[in-house]
Amino acid sequence: MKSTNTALYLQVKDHLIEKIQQQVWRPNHLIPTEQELMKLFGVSRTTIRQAINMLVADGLLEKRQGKGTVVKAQQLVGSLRRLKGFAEEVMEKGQVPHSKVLRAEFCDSLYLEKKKLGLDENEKVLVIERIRFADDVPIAVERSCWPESIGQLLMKHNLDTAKFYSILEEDNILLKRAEEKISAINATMAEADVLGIRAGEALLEMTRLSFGLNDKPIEYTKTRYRSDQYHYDIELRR
Amino acid sequence: MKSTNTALYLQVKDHLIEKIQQQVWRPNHLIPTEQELMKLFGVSRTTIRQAINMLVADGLLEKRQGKGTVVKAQQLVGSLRRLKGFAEEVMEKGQVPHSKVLRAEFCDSLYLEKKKLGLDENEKVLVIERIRFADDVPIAVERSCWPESIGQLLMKHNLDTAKFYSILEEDNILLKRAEEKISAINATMAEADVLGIRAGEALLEMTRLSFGLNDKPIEYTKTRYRSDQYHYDIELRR
DNA sequence: AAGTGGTCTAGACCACTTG
DNA sequence: AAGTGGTCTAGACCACTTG
Repeated sequence: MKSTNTALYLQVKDHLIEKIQQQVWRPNHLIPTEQELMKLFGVSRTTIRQAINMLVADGLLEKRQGKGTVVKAQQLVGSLRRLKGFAEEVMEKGQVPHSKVLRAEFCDSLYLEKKKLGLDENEKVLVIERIRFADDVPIAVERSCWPESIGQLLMKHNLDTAKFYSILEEDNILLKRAEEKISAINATMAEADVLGIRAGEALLEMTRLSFGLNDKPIEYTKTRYRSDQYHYDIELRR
Repeated sequence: MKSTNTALYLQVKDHLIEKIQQQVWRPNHLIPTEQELMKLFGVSRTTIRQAINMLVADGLLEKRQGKGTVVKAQQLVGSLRRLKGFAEEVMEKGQVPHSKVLRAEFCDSLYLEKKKLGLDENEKVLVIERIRFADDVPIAVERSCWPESIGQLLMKHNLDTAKFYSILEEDNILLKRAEEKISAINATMAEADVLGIRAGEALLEMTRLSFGLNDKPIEYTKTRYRSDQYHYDIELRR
């Protein structure tokens, strides 16, 4: 082991992180056993376990008694529900997302939406209305509003397949947080029509206002989900 | 130490929790040293430390090198939605909560609920059905299920005015976390009746499974809220 | 039966806070 | 100098998974 004044288990931990991040040890695969790691690093089992346990707590590794320790596929943000888009959510479940655009235009009106986005009355917003599918099943209708500058970026892409948050990230517009309001509402005739349900069915309505790293609003989106196809999971702490 | 098949460090952990909850060891004060705890429980230092480290992770204790280990004062959960009951929520808005009990009995059936609570088939659950009011406006119908032991505690109180979580806290049963599922559903005729709305109106349905400090289930509750009177706010991070 | 991680012990030395 | 928690070792046996 290195001869520094850093604790051994921290050095081991850093080595393990490196292997995981460089995918030398692949997701869902076993990492070397504790015995092997002891020899590899020349430290005691306690030290190896201390390092591994920290990575388990961080969600990078998962231990399975009798089998071994595996690299965890995706690391979620602790107890918090992660801020992600519809397409990401669908793909994580192993389904294929796509969209059908009903409307996409820059708009002068929509005063409430402009106010939420912190825009002046004379500025424009991009409004995009889409039906969202998972494996060709209609799940939700969504109306998202964006400041004009961001809207220009989005309109360069195919809105049927675009993952908006990924596009923004590529342009270094990073989401920091979002405020959500969740409610329930009866489906209108039009909504029932596109979602393939009966008018009046209860929909789960999610209204999201997202903020960038500079704390400026980025997106104001209202999504209405079929309650037979979608629910919202969350973990609360004392 | 007890001669059970439970791991020693878990037994120690439960003992420590008890001392903290009963305030034998007071907030911001030192608990006994590792040496003293070793003698007290008759176990090795490793075992003591394992128990303490879990409580540090849970935020109950805080270690200070060279000084000792102190009981942490209760901390608030900043941006996170706090785990709280209906009555607490209503009072925070400056309104007066009360309830009307529709049903309260120990029950042999309810197999799904027993399973969620980690109970055997031959055990009983307390099921409580209530209409929940804020300033005399009916807001929600709620059905909560509790293990029999906890149920005995609750039944000593007036269920129309009781704040369940406060009762549990007084008896040193502290909530650690909860899993919630949020969905939407159409009101049945019976629900519409007691809530003063029309049948078929969209309700917000919240299903909560709460866990105590020992990670054992405490409560399985399904609540259906009027969507014109209640919504759910949450903050997400990327 | 062999191998994995889970639990537990006894002992050592170190880094930090306090009298 | 004495006491605290922090790090680390070597060794043992157990519970679980797999051939």
